Amino acid sequence: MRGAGRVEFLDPDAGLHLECDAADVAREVARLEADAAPRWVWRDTREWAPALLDAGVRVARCHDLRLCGAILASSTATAGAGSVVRDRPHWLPVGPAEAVLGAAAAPAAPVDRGPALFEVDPGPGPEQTESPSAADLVVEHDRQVALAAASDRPGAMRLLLAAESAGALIAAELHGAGLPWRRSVHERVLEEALGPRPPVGRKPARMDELAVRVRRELDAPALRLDSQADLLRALRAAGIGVDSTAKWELREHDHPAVAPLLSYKRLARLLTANGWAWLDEWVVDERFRADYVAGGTATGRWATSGGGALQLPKAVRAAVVADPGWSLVVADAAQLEPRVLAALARDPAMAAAGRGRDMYRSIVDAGVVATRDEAKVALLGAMYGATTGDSGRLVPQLARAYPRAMALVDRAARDGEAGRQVTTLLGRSSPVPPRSWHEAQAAASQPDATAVDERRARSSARDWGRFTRNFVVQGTAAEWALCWLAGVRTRLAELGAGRSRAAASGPVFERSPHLVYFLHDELIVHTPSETADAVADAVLESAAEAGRLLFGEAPVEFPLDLAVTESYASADA
DNA sequence: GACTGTCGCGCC
DNA sequence: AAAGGGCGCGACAGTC
Repeated sequence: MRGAGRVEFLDPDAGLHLECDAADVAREVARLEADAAPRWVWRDTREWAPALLDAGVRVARCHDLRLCGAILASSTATAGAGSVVRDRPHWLPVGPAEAVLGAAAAPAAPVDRGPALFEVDPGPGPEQTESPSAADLVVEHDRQVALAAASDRPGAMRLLLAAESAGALIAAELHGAGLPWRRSVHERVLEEALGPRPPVGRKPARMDELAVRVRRELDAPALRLDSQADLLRALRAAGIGVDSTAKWELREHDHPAVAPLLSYKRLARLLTANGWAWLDEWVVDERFRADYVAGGTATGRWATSGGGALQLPKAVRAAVVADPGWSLVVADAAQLEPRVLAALARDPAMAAAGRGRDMYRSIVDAGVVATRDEAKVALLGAMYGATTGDSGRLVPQLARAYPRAMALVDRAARDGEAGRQVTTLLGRSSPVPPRSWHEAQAAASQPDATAVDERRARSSARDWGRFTRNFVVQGTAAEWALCWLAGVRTRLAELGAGRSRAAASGPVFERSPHLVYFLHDELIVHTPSETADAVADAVLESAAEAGRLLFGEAPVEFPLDLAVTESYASADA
């Protein structure tokens, strides 16, 4: 697995210590999984899970020291943990979210790079530091367990660490399984929108036709539509008073060039983001294998690197089709974040609205706002910190009806504006603002501060406040989703147990239902069709369980939109 | 030629 | 319709 030599696996709780030759790891892990159901403790799931999966071995449980160490290190919930050592060992790399935000937290941050919200300092990759010994792993695991136990809410923190670790396993498994992707369907979508695949260096026919029309309407025969700067100049020369080439601005103008230009931009986006080149690069053997990055963002949402799995446009989802004899179970949590807010704030009026299937409709029925659209915009505005436009105008109405919910997000915003951390339900904390942020605040409080200094400081304080306002809701929603996902994984393993024993020597994902996609509040299971109903039940049960794990019997429901289908495209509500 | 910053836009 | 949170990515433009 990792070259030659001895490797070590641990389950300190079970007193289990596996030491064997590298070549035997997969077999030994498989044996112990069957016999002892261990919780493996390792530095980084990314070091082990891919090769184990390649060898046909799935691990039921693990503790990922890297991800859990990152949560514990920055959590306000462990701030009062007394004598427990808070320093992580040098062999434990920072998590991906910290790699982005780490420079902000590090006292020795490099020079100020300007007013960016985040500063970048890529941490070491999984293989760049020396491997820890078994004794190192035991010491670090003990430290993390002690820190969790000494935290403000030990049960919540233990749940978060377990969910985060399960997420790391699932991320590896999603990559291993791949999303079923029908190349022929994708190609048909592209040809219908763009025309036949053009030779290298040529634009698709539909884009050429639209470009001709735009140039004619703008009276700019040599215009390159792909250059924002040239395009903006040409638009203004034609009397279209836009400040950018963004489509929401263009839509406001009633000029014959606008319609073909918007069409051109839509096609250009499809071509560059998910065109033939994407298909060639990312779809192999009818599978799209994204690189998921568990714990990849500050709020605990995942990130992906490569392939753009977080932004698969609706137009190409038709290519996600189950294998013959198999089905997709597609599920997403409806209106997850507003429901999380209601439960988190224990706001009785908002929780009442969160009891029905359509929370926005319930808000209208309660007489808070006039239309469902207004309810949606107002609620999103409350969570994101909108101050202007329709959204900003509607927020005060919401605040009168749901004072406790509003107080929760307002408090989070004030904390952020003051430079304080905020923390999710289970204990994940926001990063501290970057050094440049603190410097901007300090500059504004100097006696010789200029109006520009003060404006800049106020603006960056509010920016950070919007981030922390959203953090508690988005981060807690991510915790719900992780618990949901982990529950689904466990239940699928039970469903597939009989099948996979029958196929013990075959590929891991060949015969039993398995997760193939996850996106914030949405998941897809690929399953033999005869098991689809049982999978659907498992997905629903897991959602109910996630609600109970986070909020006990709080009176908020987390309904799913769920479909058993052959194609992702037909699952859209 | 390699790198970085910005824009624009897709997703939640 | 508007432009408030979180992302990734490709294209362009400017810089070295």
